[in-house]
Amino acid sequence: MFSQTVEYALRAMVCLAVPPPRPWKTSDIAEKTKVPPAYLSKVLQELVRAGLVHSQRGAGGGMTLARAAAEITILDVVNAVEPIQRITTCPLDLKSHGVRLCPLHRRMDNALAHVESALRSSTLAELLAEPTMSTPLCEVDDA
Amino acid sequence: MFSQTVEYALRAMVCLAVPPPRPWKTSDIAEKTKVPPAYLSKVLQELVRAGLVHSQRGAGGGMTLARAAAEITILDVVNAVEPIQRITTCPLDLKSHGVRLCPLHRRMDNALAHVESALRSSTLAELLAEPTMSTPLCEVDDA
DNA sequence: GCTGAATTGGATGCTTGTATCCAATTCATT
DNA sequence: AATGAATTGGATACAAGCATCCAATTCAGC
Repeated sequence: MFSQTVEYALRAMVCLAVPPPRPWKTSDIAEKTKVPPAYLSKVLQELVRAGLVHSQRGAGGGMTLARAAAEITILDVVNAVEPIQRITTCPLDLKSHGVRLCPLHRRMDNALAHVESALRSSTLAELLAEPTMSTPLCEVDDA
Repeated sequence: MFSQTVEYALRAMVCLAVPPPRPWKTSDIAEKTKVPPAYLSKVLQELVRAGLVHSQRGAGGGMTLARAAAEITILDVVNAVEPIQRITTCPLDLKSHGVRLCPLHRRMDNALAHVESALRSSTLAELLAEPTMSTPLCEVDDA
């Protein structure tokens, strides 16, 4: 349902959301999130192009969030790498029912709408702030 | 979000749900649903293997629903060709939090749970019975 | 300005999803 | 039993997702 790339992107964003003294190096994020380093660099490039992440080249450079963690929702991240395609028009090119969806596609789109709203309701900041036994980021107990 | 194959499978199932005098031929379903005939035959094979469709070879043969349309949910069809993978355990292999999901994956799985329940709440029969201006099956006005 | 650190982009390879075609098989009908 | 109708399965092809590697670029700090 959600692609591997989406999973990687989310892990990376959560990782970036915990404020580091310096920008995160791609290799450090890869280690923390257990994402293949070479591939992660491609995913991060997508997030940069989407305007969610800021990158700084050169020594002392790395990756930082482009916006505050409280201003970035899970949906933002998902849409950056694999946009959720709502069904706005009949997938068959039937002119007979113009903008109205048939019962089948109305239900499919309804399911997509639920996903959107569920993913939009949480920001990165909330994920970290949430009180839980499990570690905030999906990581081991020690820093 | 939903693959092309899922879309094709759903169209085919809705088509099969409208009771024909004789079994549906694959080529007829393909025409009705505007699905590439050669590929549709592969999708139908999956639905047969999943136990949702019954196939009969030879003259006068074709495809029929294996169960009543009222006993087949949209979720059944989706799961037959592209099973919805719930997140039951942390995608990272972190032993530190065993069965408990971190806040991120709890939310992702929650979204998946919503999709499941939305797709489970409608049967093929309901799709056809629903009063609507659009034609029941996503098709043109005339039979 | 040099050097090392870090991202960027291109090239490549493997696997899966999408799609097509055809020979083989099965079965109703004659 | 012979014929034609229909599914089945195998082989093939192309695009996209996933993943890796390396040269090129950019920049901080000396």
